[in-house]
Parts: sequence; structure tokens; C-alpha cells
Amino acid sequence: MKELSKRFDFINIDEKWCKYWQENNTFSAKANPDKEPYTIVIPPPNVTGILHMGHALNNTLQDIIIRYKRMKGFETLWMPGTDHAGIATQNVVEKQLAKEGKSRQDVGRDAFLKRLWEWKKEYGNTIIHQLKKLGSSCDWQRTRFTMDEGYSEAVKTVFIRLYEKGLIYQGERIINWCPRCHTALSDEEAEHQETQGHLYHIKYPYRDNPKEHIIVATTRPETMLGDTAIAVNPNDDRYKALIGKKAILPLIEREIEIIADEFVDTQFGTGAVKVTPAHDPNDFEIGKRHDLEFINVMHPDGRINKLGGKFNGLDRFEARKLIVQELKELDLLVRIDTHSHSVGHCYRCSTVVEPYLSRQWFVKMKPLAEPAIEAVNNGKIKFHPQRWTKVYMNWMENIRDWCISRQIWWGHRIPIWYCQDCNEIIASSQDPEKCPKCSSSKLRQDPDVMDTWFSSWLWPFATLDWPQENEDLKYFYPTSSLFTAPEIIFFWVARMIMAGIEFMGDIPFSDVYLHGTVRDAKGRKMSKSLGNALDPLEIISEYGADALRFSLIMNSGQDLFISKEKFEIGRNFANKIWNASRLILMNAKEIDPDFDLGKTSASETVALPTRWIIAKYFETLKQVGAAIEDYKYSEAESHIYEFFWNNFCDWYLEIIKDQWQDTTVQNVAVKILENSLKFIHPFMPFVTEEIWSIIKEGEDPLSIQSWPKDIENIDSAKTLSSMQTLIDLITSIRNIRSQWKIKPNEMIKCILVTTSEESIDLIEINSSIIKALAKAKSLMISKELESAKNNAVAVVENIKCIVPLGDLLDIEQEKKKILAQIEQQQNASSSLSTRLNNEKFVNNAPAEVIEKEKARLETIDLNIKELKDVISSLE
RNA sequence: GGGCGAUUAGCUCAGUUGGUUAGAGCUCCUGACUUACAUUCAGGCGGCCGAGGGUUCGAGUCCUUCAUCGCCCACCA
Repeated sequence: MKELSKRFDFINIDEKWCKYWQENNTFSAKANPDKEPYTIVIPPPNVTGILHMGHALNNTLQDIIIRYKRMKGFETLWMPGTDHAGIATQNVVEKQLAKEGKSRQDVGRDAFLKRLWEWKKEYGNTIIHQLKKLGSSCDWQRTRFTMDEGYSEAVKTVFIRLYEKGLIYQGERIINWCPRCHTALSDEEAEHQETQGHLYHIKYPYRDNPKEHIIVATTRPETMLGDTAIAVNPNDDRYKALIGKKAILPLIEREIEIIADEFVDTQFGTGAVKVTPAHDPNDFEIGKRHDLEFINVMHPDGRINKLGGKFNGLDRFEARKLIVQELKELDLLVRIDTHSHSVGHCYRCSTVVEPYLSRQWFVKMKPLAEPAIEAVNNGKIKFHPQRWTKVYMNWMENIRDWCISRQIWWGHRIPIWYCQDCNEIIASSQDPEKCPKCSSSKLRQDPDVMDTWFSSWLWPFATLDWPQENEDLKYFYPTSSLFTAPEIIFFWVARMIMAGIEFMGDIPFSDVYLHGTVRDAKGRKMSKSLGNALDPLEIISEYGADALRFSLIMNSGQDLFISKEKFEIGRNFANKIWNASRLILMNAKEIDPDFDLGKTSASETVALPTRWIIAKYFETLKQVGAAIEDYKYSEAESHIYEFFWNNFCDWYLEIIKDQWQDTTVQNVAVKILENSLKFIHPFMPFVTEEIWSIIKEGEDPLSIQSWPKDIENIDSAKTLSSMQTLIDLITSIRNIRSQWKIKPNEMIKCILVTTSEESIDLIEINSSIIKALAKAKSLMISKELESAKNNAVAVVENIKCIVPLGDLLDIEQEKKKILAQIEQQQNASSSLSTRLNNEKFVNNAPAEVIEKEKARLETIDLNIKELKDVISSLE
């Protein structure tokens, strides 16, 4: 067997295996009738994306389960890909153009799109490369993009089907408009932030009595240019008499009516509201109810248009300033209150969103939502942790129609054409040549593209070439589980469920795992603008990909609070694995490839520590498997960490340190190492793959090895408890040694207080034994407790306490300590016996609890007796 | 305003259906250069389990009220 290098060189090892897995297509998946499929689709990162901690966490989780299932014998497909991310991507290229002093309109749609595709070709794979560095075991040959040709086919097909079903309609609405991106945003895309603004109180004079006025309050004075009414609550006594009266809109001098509407809150502001139906969603509703005029005073870029009179051409915020100033001069401004309210911001560029009247395409969601609610209600789809079910339900039950048109160029174009001659609307998945009604060839395609999510919601089946039918689609759909962040339950998860049921007739996945948000140590979201983002790639180069993965998962209960030091735990653990392997490889020379751990553990002739570590190993194997199946990854890691480090390295490898000549010991160490590598592999693929390749030179890579076999009913209770006794014994001896700073070469005397008749033995422990103890656990070299009899210490299985004597011991102080202990134990004893004499307890508590309590009482009483003996012996 | 979650050691978190003396890791402190590993080893300190009330033989765990924090949704003229 080869040896391991002294240093764990993760940089080269990461790179080596990353390359190997790709060149050999280790993770390619095919429909295979002999195996059960296990499929995951990646939440497609934005094509503009660069790897951040959220991706790292998300993909590590997926990789753990997919590697685990692969080793468990499933035909695993992890489908990778990227999302075309409409606005984000368009932004990137628009920025490029801006540097050249051009806008997208300057270059024109076709040329602009061409540049976008060029950009995509050049830079669009960045995130994919980064995901590979993480160790993600995707089937990379299948990498898909939401604007692939076939994928576009799926998007169009879906649009047409919904259109023909009557679920797609066009309508005028106040939508969230980003004046910078020039596009509509869905409600989910408008991020509301609490903002310190102002509430302006403005006088609107009455037409018939210009000296009197009604005062309205507004946060956006510039919208007054489009006011077409003033509304008051019909039950508001202050204003009842005014209903139906006319007022004059200042600055514009338009005559507007005072109307009554229940919507108005009498408590807020002045109780009178200016109504701007074209610029506010509520006013829009009021406008419809009262049949008001809709006056749009703004250009799509946020500048005031010619309906704004002399403010024509000014930016909305510029106009606000001027309007306020002018009102002041006219003595129409009563006062300005500071007012905190939440303002929508574009989720892409953070520009303040403008509620804007425009014509958009919508999908009716209710009919799609119903079966999707049912699928979760009847348990076909499960959320982990379960509490997210409520969040999903809450949204689905109050679902609103989905605005799917976007006024940008990068995306799937809406497959709708308008006939210039007869105004017919044509929906078609093929580009139509003439109007089916009037045969005119003057057709114009709708300029808008679809919301990016309108393609992502098809991801689980469109990536498998739907609407084409093929073997892969049949075999791998529905997928198994989905891993994503809770933020996109509405955007994506819910919509995928609806699409899956609607178009495939089956749910898209059965389990949804929602992981936490990665935050910095102070609990803030990691973001570039805050400058608190930790770059996963930096961590990879500094600590290794395995360290990144292991540490992230270790912290992944709920939200993760991450700082750089947290990655040390993973780095240290990888290093530990490396060094333990190195030690074993240096010493194990006679290896039997068919060595059977199960049989060895059952053999009484095998030394206790060996039987113990085997039992621990099987216990851990079970725990790790169960935890993964149960989506409890950090728990799985704790079991691994505890076993490998605290049991295997700290105890077993120490115990066998001078027994390497024993072939059983060699084989056990190697076998346990090999199998541990297997169950560590999903968490830390690189270091385990490397060590495996050295131990098992010439064999298949670890990634496609099978998961270790479990054995049923290993009876290890006795082994575990004997070993525990031994560990306790050694630990207490060690403690005493360190407590009184006894040096190994000193002769000391100890009293061993035992439960045997001799009760108190004065035993001399010579320096060689102390030295042995100091060498950590060497007592256990002896195969059995009995055979260690001559060693004087291990003779006594029931040692309760050990008290050293001699010059080093302050007897008075020791006595005090023991007396305190006695008191404590006596208290425990009396409260316990009260409890055991309580009828209700005896009648109600389960038998085993009572037994335990009785045993505990006995032990305590025994302890008291022994402590008293110690006291008397000291005197 | 509606919903969800959290509160356990200085910090970050575990803690099964209520059942021994509430556990880890990090930090801090004390020791050890023991040839796989100082990215190490052996120890120690540190807890009225957010507050009050209730159910129970028994509550970190169940119920209730309150407090503080976080997240999501809606509204905010």
C-alpha cells in the first residue's frame, strides 16, 4: 500500500478529483429499468450569478443526498442548469452598452439580443464551473438553460395551452413598475422597505368658494397631477355635507368631485384622500367603482408627461420638489409631517417602484392552485421542516393572478400576434404567416417577454425535454426531492407544483427541503452591498472544499450565522481524517480483503476495545443513514464527527498504538477506516476519494462504491458498558494524576476503595504503570479486564473513587471535599426516597422508571457508605 | 393588522412520545512538544432552560398570559 503524504494538500486534491469526475462522466445518468431512479433538479442559479454562500449550502445539501442515494444503489440524476434571469442579465449587457454611450433602443432589439447571447456564451458558465469546484455530482452533460431551444418549446406550449383553456388574459392594472428597468414587477419582485418619508397636507379649494378648502394628505405629491377626485368616508360627519361638491385641483386647475367611498379611513391623515386612479392601486379600485377618469401623468421612465402641464419632462422626484415648493408659495401647503411607510423597491436594481397603469398579461391562478393545495393536503408532497406547509397553504389559499408579461427584451417572447388589419389576436406556438381571419400578412408580435418564473416553473420536466415524450422523462419524472430557500416558496416551489400537476398530470417532487438563510455573525443577510459577504471560493482556496461543505452543514439547523472561523472545524476534521489514515497506512501491512467486521465483533477472543470500536462503528453507520433519510444533515455530521474523532482516533487508535503486530487489529483499523470513508464521502467527497484511491488502488472511485452493509442485531450492550467502565476508570486515574500534578516518575500510593471485602487496599503503583497511563489508555492493551489483574489498577471493576496519599495530599482539604460530597449525596438520597414512597408516583410512573430510580437510590446510598469509609480511613 | 418561528453555558446550537444528576462545539483557564495530526492531546470553569401562572407523582419538553428578538404576508392617502 502506498503511503499518504505528510501534509493534506487539499488544493491539488480538490482539483484532481474535480477534473477526474468530469472527464470520466462519473455522474452521468441513464434510464435503467433495473434500478430505482432518484432525481433532483438543481434550483437553476442565474446565468449572471457568481457562487455565494447560499448556493454553497444549497448545493452541498443536494450533493449529500444524491451521493448517498447513488451509493445506496439508486440510478441518480442530478440535473444541472442555469436560469436566463431576464432583468438581471439584460442589466449586465445594458451596462456594457452604457459604457459605450448607447442604450438598448439605440442598437435595436435584434442586435441587442445578439449581444446578450454572446455574453451568455462567454460568461454564462461561470457559476457552473464554480458549482463543480464544490464537488457537486451533477450529470454535467445534461446542463440545461431556460432559453435552450427545446426549453422554449415547452414555454410556448404551456402558454398556448393555458391561453386556449382561457386561463390567460390581458388586462389593465396598476402594476409595480420599475422606471429604470422599464418593466413590470410582480408583487413578489417589489421589495418593500420601511422608509422615512413625508406626509404632505395640501389644501384643495372648493370651486364654489375658493377661499375655503378641503385638506388632503399624500406621500407622493407629484401624483396630484393625475387626481380625478377626492374621497371621504360616507360616515365621516366632518365631510358628509361636502359629498358631491366640486373642488379645484391646484396647479392643474382641474375641477374634481368629492366622492364617498368606504375605503377611506377616517382616522388616517385628514380623512380626505386625493384619488389618482392611474397611479395607485387603491385609487384604481375607487376609480373603477366611481367611473372616474384615469389620467396617466408619467412616462414609463418616471418622468412627468405632457398631461402634467408645466411639469412636463421632469423626473418624478424632481417634480415632487418643485410641486411642494410651488404649493408653499401659493399658501396651499398646510404642513409636512415625517411619515414612515414601506416603499416598494425593484428587487433587481433597488429603484423605487412606481405604481403604474398598464396593460399586461395575466394567468388566472385559482384553478391551478386547487389541485396543488390538494397535493400537499393529502401528503403527496411534504415540506421539511413541516412548518413551511402552513406558509405554502396561506399563500395558495389567497392566491392572486400572476402578471407574466415583462417589458424587456431578454426572455421568452409572448407568442401572441396582432393582425394590423382586423385586430384579431393570434396565439400560436409557430410564427404565423397570415391572419386566420382576414388572411392579412400584416402581423405584429407582442413586444413583451414573459416573467422569468414562467419558464422556471417548468424546470422539473422541461429539462427532460417535455413536451417531447421520451424514456428519460418517463423514468426520471416525477423527481424525488427539491432543496431550496424558503424565500422562493411562492416564486418557484408553489408554481412548479401547479405546473407539474397541470401539464404532466403528476406532482413534480415528493419532498421539499427548505434550508436556512446564510447570515453573517451578526445575523444580517450576506450581501455584497453590506460588504459582509464571505466568498465561498475564497474559503475553498483557504480551507478546502470539504471544509466549506462540512462546516456549512454543521451549522445548518435553521438560519446559519457564519464567520470565517467557523470553517476551521471542517478544515481540522479533514486534516484529522487524513492523518488517521496516514497512521493506519503506515502500520497496516497484512490486509485481508475479505475481512469481516461483523464476525470479529462477535468473537469473544477478540480484545474488548476492538469489539467496542466495531460496535460503535455499526451504531454510527445506522445513525448516519437514518439522519440523512430524515433530512437531518447536521445531526448526521455530528455522529460522524463524534465517532471518527472521539471514538476511533482518540481512543481506539491510541489503545492499539503498540499492537500493530496483531493482524486482527490491522484489519479492523483498515476496514473501519474504509467504511468510514464511505459514510463520510457524501459530506466530504474530496478527501475521502483521495484516501480511498490510495488504499484501494485500481478500484472504482469511492463515489460509485456502494454504501457499507449494516448488520442486524449486533449485541453490543455488554461490550459497550464494559468499555465504558474501563474508560471511566482510566479517566479518573488521569484526572487525579493531573489534579495533584503527579509526575510519571514519582512513586505514589493510592487507596483504592472497592466494594470487595478487602474494602480498602493499599496499593503501590509504580512508575511504569503511571507512565503507561500517561501514554493514554495503555491499560487497555490487555485483552480483558481479568488478564490485567497483575496490573493492580484494572483489577477492580467496581472502583468508585481513588484517593492518593502521601506528601502531595492535603488531608484536611480532602476531608472537606468528601464531606461536601456526602452532604450532596444525602440530599439526593432523601429526596429520592420521598419520591419513591409517594403513592402516586409508584402508581403512575412506568415500571422501568421506578426501577431506574430505585437503582439510583441504591447507588447513592452505596456512595455515601463508601465516602464515609474513605473519611474514616483518612483518620 | 394577519401568520410563523425563536428565547437553554460568555458565543453558536442539540435536547425524541413529559421520566435518572440538562448535552456538544467554540471562547476562557490549567496541564502536555506522548514520532499520524499543535489544524494536536489530557483536563477544568461555566446553566433558576426569557418571566409569571397552570396541568402532572414528575415540566427545558404540554397549556396559558406576558416580554424581547427574528422572518413572511397584507396595508400604509
